[in-house]
Amino acid sequence: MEDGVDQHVSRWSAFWKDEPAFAPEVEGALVRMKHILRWIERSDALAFARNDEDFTLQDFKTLHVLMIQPWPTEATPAQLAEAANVTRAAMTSRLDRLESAGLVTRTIDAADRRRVLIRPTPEGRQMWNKYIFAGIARDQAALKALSVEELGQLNGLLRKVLLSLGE
Amino acid sequence: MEDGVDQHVSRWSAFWKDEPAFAPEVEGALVRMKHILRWIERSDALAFARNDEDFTLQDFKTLHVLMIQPWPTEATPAQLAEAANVTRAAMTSRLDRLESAGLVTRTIDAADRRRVLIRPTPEGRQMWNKYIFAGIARDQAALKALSVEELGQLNGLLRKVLLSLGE
DNA sequence: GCCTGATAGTTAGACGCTGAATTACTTTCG
DNA sequence: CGAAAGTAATTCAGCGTCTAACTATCAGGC
Repeated sequence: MEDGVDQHVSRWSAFWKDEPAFAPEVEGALVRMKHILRWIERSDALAFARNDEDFTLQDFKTLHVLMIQPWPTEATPAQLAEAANVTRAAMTSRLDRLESAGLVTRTIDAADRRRVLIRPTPEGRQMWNKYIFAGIARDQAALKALSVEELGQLNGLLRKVLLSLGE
Repeated sequence: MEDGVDQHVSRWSAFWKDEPAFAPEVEGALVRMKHILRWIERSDALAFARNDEDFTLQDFKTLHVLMIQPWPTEATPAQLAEAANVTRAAMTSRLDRLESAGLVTRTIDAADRRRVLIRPTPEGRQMWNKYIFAGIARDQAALKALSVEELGQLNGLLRKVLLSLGE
């Protein structure tokens, strides 16, 4: 059984049939990953598009990277920026939103007064809980085609790749 | 051998040890895909950061989605927007850049005068050729840890997922 | 043959992100 | 100890993208 990426890749490798540098399997795998993540992104956006409160997908993502920090649940803006893959400048304004919504607090670190510690408020934890399960359900829906064994294989392969990138 | 995602996931599933809805293998796979694609994105950005001409990574991506269209190499702005995962409005301004740089042409479709056909100029094809090989090399570097056989397995699993999403 | 509704592309204004500069604090080392 | 270098967060200007109109064109029904 073929998917849309197969057609794309076979067309592309026909175009470059004399070009040994081209590896169809590499391009195929990467394009497929992009499509899967894009599908989830759209699914997430749809879920947050019609919620009555003023709580966006972006707000959730920011809160989420805070909530999944190692215990105790606190982090500096720089750590959150790295985890969310945005600059510190962007994280500053994201945190402004969450702070004024009463979902997180900013506290100056007594040990190093340059640093700011971000912590979720009870309201923040509650808000995260309200949305996280549906998000997990969407993630599982995306990969529902794979058995537990296949998920294990997939993680094995991806783990190998990540280790080689020396994160 | 463990990667950083293993720690993240095991911490997370300890937190939710009583929550059967949580599937660590699903979250692990998705987070790993995100990390791999993020690594490539950064690698690409770095490669385009220090090129003397006024040709950005974004310009390249736009040109790229045009070049990989089925023959003949032409497309409407809407098709390119879909392929590049941006809105049509964003594609309009991207194409403005490429057109004024002489890399693509806009032609009104005679059969349907609402439509505009985008085609690469010889200069556009040449520009694409100048950067595409290094891009492919970066993609291969990202997945260099996998053998040909493993790449086949990986594509098999991802294909299964994509087909279930009914692209 | 027109009116209605759909579709393609563009335009306008708001918003978020980036990169560079700024402020405040800490560490290093002569 | 005190100057210089380094680090953390924030602010600001510039710019790309998004949503929501708007214009032009096509297709269908009476």
